[in-house]
Amino acid sequence: MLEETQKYDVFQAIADPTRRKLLEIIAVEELSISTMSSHFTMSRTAVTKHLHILESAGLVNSRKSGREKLYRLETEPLQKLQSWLSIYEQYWDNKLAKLKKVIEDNQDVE
Amino acid sequence: MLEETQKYDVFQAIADPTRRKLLEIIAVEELSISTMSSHFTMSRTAVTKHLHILESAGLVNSRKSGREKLYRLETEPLQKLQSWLSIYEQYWDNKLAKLKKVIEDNQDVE
DNA sequence: ATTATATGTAACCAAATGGTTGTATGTCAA
DNA sequence: TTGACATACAACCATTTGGTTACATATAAT
Repeated sequence: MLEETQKYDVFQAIADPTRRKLLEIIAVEELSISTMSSHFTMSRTAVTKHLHILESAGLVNSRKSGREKLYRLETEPLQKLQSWLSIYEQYWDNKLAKLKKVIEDNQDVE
Repeated sequence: MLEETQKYDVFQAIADPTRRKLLEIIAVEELSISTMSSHFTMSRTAVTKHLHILESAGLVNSRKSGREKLYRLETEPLQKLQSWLSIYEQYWDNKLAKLKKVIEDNQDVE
């Protein structure tokens, strides 16, 4: 089987405000393209393109239901983003951040 | 005084891999443009443009030192990114994330 | 069967992005 | 003061991005 070429990464995907809003509204519940489009002034086609980019970055999944295509949030890339960010936590002097780090370093402890 | 128009936000700024690498090398120590350029194959001018974008997003600060311009990391926008991300933590079932959330909700407790 | 709804996709476009080269200016060292 | 180094900036360019309209197809409802 050929690997799906992941054209977009999470960093590019969240760079656009429309796509961030899409993630926001999709996080709450599975939504169809039309329903999502109603939240924007731009065309449905434009929203579809944004969804394809989010999908390429692994941030959303979709399934067909009748004539609708329902999208839902996929959090794995966001978790990766979080771990990228966590490297920089040491650069702001924040007791909370350090405490988190301690927790992370011991996350095998149930 | 006129407000500096912040043309770029942190999301756009970190979307580019070159700019992420710049943040990475600058995080460790204050560096000049030439020194940073030596880490890339692209021209110094290109690196300068990336630095301007990072600066516009508030991710770096600079100061002149003789003929050099030294840049250093500014973490505030990354902290904002973290708080944006934290909203999504509830969507991955992760005991650690929930623990962190508890800590955050009680961060006034010294 | 016909119509309305939901989506897919191609073709097109303007503006933004990420790079280049060339030239000018400021500073340090010999 | 002359040359080398560090940066600034303008002009230019190809590609990508984010949008559009138009048309085709699939499913649901009457």
